[in-house]
This record gives sequence, C-alpha cells and structure tokens, in this order.
Amino acid sequence: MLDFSQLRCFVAVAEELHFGRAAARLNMTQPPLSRQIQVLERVLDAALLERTSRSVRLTAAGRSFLPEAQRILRLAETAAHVTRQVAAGRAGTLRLGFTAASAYDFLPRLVIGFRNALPDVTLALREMVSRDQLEELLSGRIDAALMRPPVTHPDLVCARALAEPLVVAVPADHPLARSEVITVRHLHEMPFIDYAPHDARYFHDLVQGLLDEAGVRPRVLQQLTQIHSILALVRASLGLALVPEAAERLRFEGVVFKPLVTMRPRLVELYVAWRRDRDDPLIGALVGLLDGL
Amino acid sequence: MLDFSQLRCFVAVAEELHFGRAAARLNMTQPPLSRQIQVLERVLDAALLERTSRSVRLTAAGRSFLPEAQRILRLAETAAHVTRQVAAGRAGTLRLGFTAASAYDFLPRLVIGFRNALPDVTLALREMVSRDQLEELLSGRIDAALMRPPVTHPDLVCARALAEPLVVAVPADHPLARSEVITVRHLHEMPFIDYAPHDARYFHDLVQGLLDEAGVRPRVLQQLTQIHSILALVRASLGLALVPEAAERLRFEGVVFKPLVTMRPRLVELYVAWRRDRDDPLIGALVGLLDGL
DNA sequence: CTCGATCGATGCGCGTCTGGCATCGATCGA
DNA sequence: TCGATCGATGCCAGACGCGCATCGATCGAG
Repeated sequence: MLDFSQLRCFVAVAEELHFGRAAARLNMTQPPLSRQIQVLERVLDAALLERTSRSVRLTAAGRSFLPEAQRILRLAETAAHVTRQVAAGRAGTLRLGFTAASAYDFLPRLVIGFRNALPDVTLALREMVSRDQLEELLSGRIDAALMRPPVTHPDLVCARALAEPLVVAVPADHPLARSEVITVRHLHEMPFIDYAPHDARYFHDLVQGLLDEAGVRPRVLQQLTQIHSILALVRASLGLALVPEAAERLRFEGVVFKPLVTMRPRLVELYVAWRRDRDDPLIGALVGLLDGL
Repeated sequence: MLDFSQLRCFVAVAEELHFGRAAARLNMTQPPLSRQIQVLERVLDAALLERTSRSVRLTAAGRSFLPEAQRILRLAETAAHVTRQVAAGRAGTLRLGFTAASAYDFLPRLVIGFRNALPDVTLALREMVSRDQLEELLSGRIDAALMRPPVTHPDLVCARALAEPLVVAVPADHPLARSEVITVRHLHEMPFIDYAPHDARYFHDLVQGLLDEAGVRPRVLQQLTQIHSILALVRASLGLALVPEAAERLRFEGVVFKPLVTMRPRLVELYVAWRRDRDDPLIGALVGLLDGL
C-alpha cells in the first residue's frame, strides 16, 4: 500500500534530482531515503527514477506520477488544516433555521456579527415556522434554530437570543397616531388585526394573555400569520395590531408604532435551540455571539 | 504527519459507525484500530468521532474530514493505477514529431494502429522538418520523431519505419501519361519540378543522385519543398516530378503516377528516432508497432 | 435491581520495520 | 591513476504497530 512518507520522499527526490539534498530537505539521511524510493517503486510496480552514481532522472512513469503525488500531498495538507479549523470552530457550515419575524432585525445583525467573528464559517439559513424547525433539528437537517418558546423537547437545549417589547401598530391617519403611548384599555372594542391561533400560536397566546389580563376585548377583524401581512392591513386602516418592536424596521409607509402600556409588560422572546448531543463548536460560537448583539 | 492507513481506518469507521465491523473490514482487530483513530485525532488536533460504548457518531470536524479522506484515498488509488499503466507502456503520452510527407499515408496508419493497440495512450503529434525534429528530440520536447535519414547524432537511436519507391508524377494530358512505366532516361531535358536543395535536402539529394547516375539532365523549372506544392505544379502541366509512392494517396486530380524504372532502385526511407537515454516504454511500443504496418 | 452482553479503551509483549552508521561499487574529473 | 562524489547495501538498535487479554461503561433482559 501507498504511504505518505513515500510520496514525500519521492517528491523531494524528483524535485531535487539528488538523493543527498532531498534527504537533507526531509531531515533524514540518504540510505533510508533510497530504500523508501525502492519500496514505492515496488508498490507501484514501476521504475520512477533512473539513477546512476552521477545523475538522477525521472522516467516516464515518474513524470506522470510526480504531479499526482504533489497534488495528493497538497490535498492532505489542506484537508488537515480545514479540519483543524472546523474543530476549533473557525470554519465549517452552520445550518440555521429561523422564524420569519426574526429576520426583520435580529437575523441581519446575527449574520453580520458571525461574519465578522468567523469569516470562514458559512451560515446556511432556512426560514421555517417553529414547529418545522423542531422537526428539522431533531432529524439533524439543521444544526440550530431561532424559534419561539417554549422549547421543551428533552433532546434540545436552548438559550434566549432576544427579548423585545410589543408595540402598537397604528394607521397614520388614526386618532391614536398622535398619542405618545397607548394603553391596553385603548384597544377595547377597537378594530384589531390578530394572530392566527394555530399558525402563529406564540404571538396569538401572548396577545390573548395580555388582553385577558386587562379584560379588554377588541373587535378582531382578521387573524393572520405573517407580521408584514398584518401591517399591510393596518396601513389600509382596517385596525390596530400588536407587533414586536423589530417590526418597525420594516419601514411600512402609513403605519406608526407606539409604545404599549400594560400592567405586566410582555416580552416577545426568541430562543436559539440545538440538540443536546451535538457538540459542534459553531453552536458554542453562535451562543457566545448572542451576548454581543 | 498524516498517514494513509489512518485515513483508511477513519473512513472505515466513519462508514460503519462501529469499530468492530470496521476492523473486520480492514482485516485487523479492534484495538489497533482504536489507536489509529486516536493518533489521527491527535495529528489533526480534532475530535473526529464521538464514541460511547453504545454508539459511534461523527463530529462536525469528522463530517468535514470524511469526504476529503475518501477523495485522497481515491486519488492515491487511481494515481497508483495510472502509474502502473504508464510504466507498462499501456498509458501515457507520446509526443511524436513527423515530417509533412509521412502524414500522407504512413502517419494515419500508425495512429490507427497505436490506438488499437494502446487505447489509453495519447499521441501528441507535431509536424516539423527533420532538422527541427532533431533539436526538439535532443531538448526533450518530443519523445520520438519520424524523420528522414541520415540519423547520425550519437545521442539518438533509430529504426527504419518505412521504405517506399519513387514514382513519376505526370500531368494527365502529358504524352507519357499513357506509358505503363517511365525510365529515368525519359526525364532527360524534360520540364521538371525539383526539390529545394536546402529545405528538402533529403529528397533533393535522392533525386539528384538518381539522375546523376543515369547522366540525365531534366530542365528544372522550379525547386520546391512541399510535395503537394510540387504536385500542384505538375497538375498545371509545368513538368514532371519524382515523388514517394505515398503521394498517390493525396488523390490529386489531373496527375497520374507511373512506376519509375532505374538501374539501381532508390527507396524513400523514413526513420523513427529517439534519445538513446530515454527508456519510455511507449517508444518500444512504437517501434514494435512498425513491423505490423 | 442484578446480571450478562456489547463495545470501545488500555496494558502488555512480540515481531517487524525504519532510520542511522559504516561501507561498497560505479563513475567522472584532475 | 587517484580521489571525490553519489547512490546502494549490510547491519544494528530503537520504535512502532499489531494481537491478546482485560477493563470500564452502558444497556437490556429477567
């Protein structure tokens, strides 16, 4: 069987065309080098070098083998280097799932921070609802997920990535658009765009709990999943809505955002979750990066 | 430093995800296999496999290294195979120089024969005059040359590749075009297209010797280098010419070829020449192939 | 809860292999 | 003709890799 040390020996001799100099380059003496070449020639069943006591020349087989040997050595070198980098968390690919709403503000900051900290790491991003992210995490098709709480699966671990207040989205021509702040009570019997109880369950429950606590009952005209769809209806003056603060970054013309005053403030939370048994160093890097954002 | 046996061990374990089965596949026992993996992990400074007594799984570094290891092993395998083939003269590249006239009939037959006998060998063909071939042979830019005699350089060896008679090229409307054969004496004081004494020296000297021997003096209208140029002038009824038999293959309309009767028949010879110190097995194959053509 | 089976890790001893030293044989130039 | 150069080879010591026996952890059966 072939052997890397034989390849290194051959390349050295083929480049130097001199056993003594090649041996010096390889930090060894000439006799074992001669033997390594002989072994390689036996393994390949081919004379690679034509040597007299005055000269060393490549044979046709040697000329054909030299670039291959150099290529193999170079590949091994870089593969080793890349693997070291991956193990140290400085290279590789992190497949990251995320919910649509996290892309408004948090995800871009995360991507920029990641690229600055770990320029050789590829982030493979996939938008999914939290329920799908759970499944993809467990099956190993993504390495980490930005999802809404609760993250309760026993095989998963999570860390809070973000917590932001809810704000009120108001049509620009609405009377409340001139208020500094809006209280929950203002929403009572107001036209209201709510979240779908199934497909946007986290937001739905959050908003519902907040309204129930205050005994407030807005007039729910629509139940939607996507925040940008909700804002589109707000802009059309169909009603008010409660959205995470990051939605302001969408810069929706005709919609203004007002702080919401509640008895007990609710925070919209986003968690990064990953499989407990995955020890990818990039996950550690990801979590470590969250503090700086 | 990396080692092929470590790569083979790692690939086996990574594919089996079981040390015992991998060891069986590698025809070894499990303990040294475990150690080889440990050494590889130390060399790469990376944990490649996460192992408990119940399961073996790849780490992120292992996942990134596995395809590289497989690729390196595959490359080594094919490089070894190709080199064996080259050494056996069944693969590789033969850079062959040839004179223009040999391309009329001999070279195509040679190429076809070569391809049939050695389908994995590439023939790199370059047309050159004999003088240039000599230079390229000595400098190693071609491996063999089809050239005109004499091949006298001490560093070169040669073998006769072809010997063919000279024939007379006659315009179709010429009185001699109806003869069965033509003797040298017929050429006396005839309009005649000759070879250039410098650029087509071999043909010039051959024809001159033949004419001198018979004391024949044709009326030389032109001296040219290329046989197809000479035939073009013959077609234009400017005169007769002596050309190698293979020139009939050019199928020049308006030119007929007649056997030439001489006292001492001259043969147009073509030699294959190569450097004495080159032991490329393809040269042997080339020379061996000449007999069958 | 215990016991046995499974599986990777480790201690140990032996055989082989590799590397270094000394030397040989061939070649070439002074 | 002699000495210098250079690759090949004989020989020996140290290291390395392999296999055997065994350990320790884990999990499932009873």
